[in-house]
Amino acid sequence: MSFFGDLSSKEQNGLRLILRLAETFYSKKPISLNDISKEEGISLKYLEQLMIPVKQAGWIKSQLGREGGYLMTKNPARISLREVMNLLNDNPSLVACLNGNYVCPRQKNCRSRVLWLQLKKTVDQSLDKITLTQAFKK
Amino acid sequence: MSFFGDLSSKEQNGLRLILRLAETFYSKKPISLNDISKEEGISLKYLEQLMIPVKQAGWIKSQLGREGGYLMTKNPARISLREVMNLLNDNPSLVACLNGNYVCPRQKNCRSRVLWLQLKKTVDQSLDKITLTQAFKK
DNA sequence: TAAAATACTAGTATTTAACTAGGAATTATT
DNA sequence: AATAATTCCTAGTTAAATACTAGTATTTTA
Repeated sequence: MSFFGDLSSKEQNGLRLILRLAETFYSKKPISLNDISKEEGISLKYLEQLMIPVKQAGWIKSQLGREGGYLMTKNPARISLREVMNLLNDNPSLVACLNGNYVCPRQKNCRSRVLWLQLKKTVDQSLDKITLTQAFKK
Repeated sequence: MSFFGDLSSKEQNGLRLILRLAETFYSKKPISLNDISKEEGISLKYLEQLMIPVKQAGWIKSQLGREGGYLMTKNPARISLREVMNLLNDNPSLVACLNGNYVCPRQKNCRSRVLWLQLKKTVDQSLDKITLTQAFKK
């Protein structure tokens, strides 16, 4: 995983899935993964995998059994692209030295780190401004 | 490669290499990969690989033979982090549908694409603002 | 002529991502 | 009560990309 290449399939399909779930917040009609699978052309088994972190985020309510499915309970206007990406990538730190746990020996005077810090800051700010609702405006 | 995970080794070491080369713009003293290898703890052979795109970018002049090395000829103040990342990742398009060559069947009414477009725009703007000189300010 | 460098072309090994498989538990419909 | 449609859980497998190494030729200075 890296920062400026192409998006991974997980990120692309993950957002697709989450956007489809976001519709249920407005419609109040739950949707099953089977239906999403048909609509979006992604295999059911793979969708199940993608759902794991989404469920953990607590943004949705699930209904077991026949006629079951998922319903988004969090307002998409309050879900930013930053949250989505962090979720799908399991809270990455960009580079290890920006994470509290690890201290790099060259950290005191590291030119790269100066740039990574600025990068993370500005990109995070950009991402915070983009929310899921913006996908629903015509 | 993806957009919001951790940076790849190529991106991290590539920037490290480029920043070391940037020093030669100010000092006017060429540096060999062997020296960078020792300074930064990256194998010579790997540095040679990382150099390939950097050479292609035309930012440096190379001096063959003994006492040879590389000298950056482009002002680091005019090299943005966007250019560096695009270089190291071979001009990625973020998602295929943002590239002119490919047309996705769902493109007409694709909610994901709306967000990717906004994302690319704002992130690119952020990156353009960060230049290599910023790593040299105390 | 020897040493120190870049240049070029391959190859391998490791890791990560992408995806599949099977079955258990739950619940509405018939 | 039986069936079908669903989520849930734990693995396993395949494919692709990344990370890195190897060998050798060429150039140039001391």
